[in-house]
This record gives sequence, C-alpha cells and structure tokens, in this order.
Amino acid sequence: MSHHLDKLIHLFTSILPISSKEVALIHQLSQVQSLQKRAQYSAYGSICKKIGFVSEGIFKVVRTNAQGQDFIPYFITEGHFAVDLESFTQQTFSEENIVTLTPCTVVTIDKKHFDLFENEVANFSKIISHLKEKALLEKHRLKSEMLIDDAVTRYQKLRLRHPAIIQQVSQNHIAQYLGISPYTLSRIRAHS
Amino acid sequence: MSHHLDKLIHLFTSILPISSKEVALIHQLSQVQSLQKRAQYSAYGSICKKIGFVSEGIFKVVRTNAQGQDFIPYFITEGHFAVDLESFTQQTFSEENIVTLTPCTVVTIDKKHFDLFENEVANFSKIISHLKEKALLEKHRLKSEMLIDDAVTRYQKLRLRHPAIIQQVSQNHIAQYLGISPYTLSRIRAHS
DNA sequence: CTGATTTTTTGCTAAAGCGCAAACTTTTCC
DNA sequence: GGAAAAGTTTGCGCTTTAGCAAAAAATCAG
Repeated sequence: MSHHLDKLIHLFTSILPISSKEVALIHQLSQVQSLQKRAQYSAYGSICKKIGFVSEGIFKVVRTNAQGQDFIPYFITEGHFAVDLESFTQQTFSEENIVTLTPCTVVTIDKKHFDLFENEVANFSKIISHLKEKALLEKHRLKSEMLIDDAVTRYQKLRLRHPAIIQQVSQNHIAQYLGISPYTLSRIRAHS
Repeated sequence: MSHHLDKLIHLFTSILPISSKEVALIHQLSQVQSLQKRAQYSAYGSICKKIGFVSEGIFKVVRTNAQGQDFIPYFITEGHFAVDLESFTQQTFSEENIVTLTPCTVVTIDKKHFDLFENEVANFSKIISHLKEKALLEKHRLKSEMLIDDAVTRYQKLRLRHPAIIQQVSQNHIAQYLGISPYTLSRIRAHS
C-alpha cells in the first residue's frame, strides 16, 4: 500500500472510520499518478470524470474571462482535491483548466468508482459530505475576503496561511490569483 | 399550517420525501416571524443559534473590513436561508450582521430543534447535505466571478439572475455588494 | 399634500493601478 | 558551464475609479 494512498485514507478516517476491507477496495480502485510540472490534469470544455487527491505538489486552477484574460481562482495544495467539482458532480462541461505548477503525485479515482464507494463504503457519503461542508465554509470566507480586502491584505493572508505557495509559485501566478498585474504585486512585495 | 411553512416543506420534499408525521414535527418546532424593514436578524459578535427560511422579502449580509468599511457579500432572497452558516454549525462568534432590507417573513428554527431534526426526520441530513452542496457550487462560481469579472459584468449578471434585487434594493447596497462606490455604479447604470 | 429625509446624479480632483518597455535576475536545459 | 528562456523589477504615461460637494430626484411620514 502506497504512502500516498495512506494520506488519503488518513484524511477519510480522521472524519469517520473505514473498515480494512473497505480500505482494500479503495486501494484496488484508485491509482497513484506522478505528473511533471505544467501537466494538464483536467481540461476546459471536457466533462470531469475523475477526482485527484493531491499527495505532493501544487496545482493551479485557471479560468478565462470574456476578455480572454487568465485568472487563478485557487491553488490546490497537498491534502486537497484536484477536481472541477461542478463538472464532476453534475457531469457538465468544465469551465476551468487544472494544471500542475510543480511535479505532483495524485491519487486518482474515476467517477464510476467514486460513485461505487458511496454504496460500498459505509461512511463514505458522510465523509464526503463533511469535506464538502468544510469546503463550503472556506469558499464562503474567501469570497467575502475577495470583496472586503484589498490586494495587499489578501496577499498578506495568503502568505500567512500558505507560505508554501508564496515560496514555490511564480509571482505571475500569484498576481493572477490576487487579480492584480504582476507589476503591482512586485511593488507590493517591495514595500513590505 | 401556514403558507410560509409550506414553502419550506416544499423545498425539502423537492429533494427527498418527508412523512406527514415528520412534517408535523417540523411545524411544531418552527415559528413564523414577521420582520419590518431594517430589522436585525443575526448579529456580529454573537453565536448564531437559529436558521431562518426566507418566505418573503430580502435580507442583506454585512461584513466590515479592517478599515471600517461595510460590504455586502450577498443578499438573501425568497427561498433561501438567513443564517451565518459558520457560526451556526461551529457555534463560533459571527463576523457578520444579517438585516432585512424589506418587510420579511421567515420560518425560524432554533439550532437545538434543527439538530433534533437530523435524528428524527429520516431524510433531513441528506436534504441539508444536498442544499449545502448546491450552496458550495454557487459560492464557488461567485468567488470565481468576483475574480475574473469586472464590476460592469458582475452588475449585468446580477440584473439577469436577480432582477428582484435590482428593483427593490437601493443602489448604495448594490454598490456595497459589487465592491464599488455608489457614484461609479450610478455611472455604470447611466451608460447601459 | 407637503416638507423632510433619503437616494441618485454629476462635475471635479486626486490617487491607485494598469500596461508598455527595457533592464536585470534567476532558472532551465543541453 | 553557458546560452536561452522565464521571471522580476522599475520608470513613465494613461485610464479608471474613489471621494467630495452640491444639485436633482425620489421616497417617506405626518
């Protein structure tokens, strides 16, 4: 059993227990993947048919506005899931690209297996529901902060909460996350 | 049985069925309230102990940033819930005010009764989980739009999706929602 | 109905940040 | 190790929008 799958199982069992039989099933129906830098994991325009638990590395999610400018609504770091949740759950066309920013290791589960787990793994639905609630609260907070905080404040909060992103991700990408030009971000960093 | 409670039950049963006995329990342990304009429903600094299904009217959620400026992360309209979800689920201090913008009718359920429903109403947890997932997807979309769309685009989307808000809410409030000054919003409206 | 209050509009000035260009630094890769 | 590519910094002019003030319009309340 891989160290990467262990991390995923640990995340699940930190919420509710899973039997060893169920763990074996999850192991059997998931695959550990290594991805190099700049690899596309999920594509704009496609229907998302897999979910990836990030064991190592950092991904970016990229969306393009009507004027053709790229933005990064969020980064996906270790211990989180690389997936377009809307496309995955509703099987609609994805409106975002998911791309690695560093070499990454992910535990990938196909949607058909994921759906199977909902039936075969006793606590799976509750675990997923718990994770979704956590995601909802975080998304809620980040949306509010997007409105009430200026770019400097949001940069400082990002630095406090996710130093790994500041260290490993280029300024260009962080600017795309903050919604400012890389020039402005360079000046913000110079004056703090 | 009030017409307002009917709306709430209808929302629930559109997701999964509820027995008439369970409906009676919900009826017994909830209260219909009328609120006049500018009434505070949930307060900054308190612990949220109730959730309100909005049957009529519009609420604003208000957050204040470090510089003391007020913003409106979202409006709550008919068919949605007036609640600080983070404070309600985690019983932490609320960081937002929830205030009526019009006369409102809400079906209020105390947290202790809400928690009781999770045990006593067979499908309640699944229904709430379904609603939270919907909320997550919407929050996700709105957060992305906050980043990728400029104020003009976000105003146009708000007008398309929620004409009732445009009609009934003052421009000042809409400006606080968009994150721009009321002067700029006035000029945006003039040129479209 | 009418005066008072609130909301919206508009002109003006100042500040913030964008976008371009060019220099400089760091990283990548053969 | 060194050339090429990628990323970062900085100056400068320009656009956008905030913020103030005051007028105009709409709404509210007795």
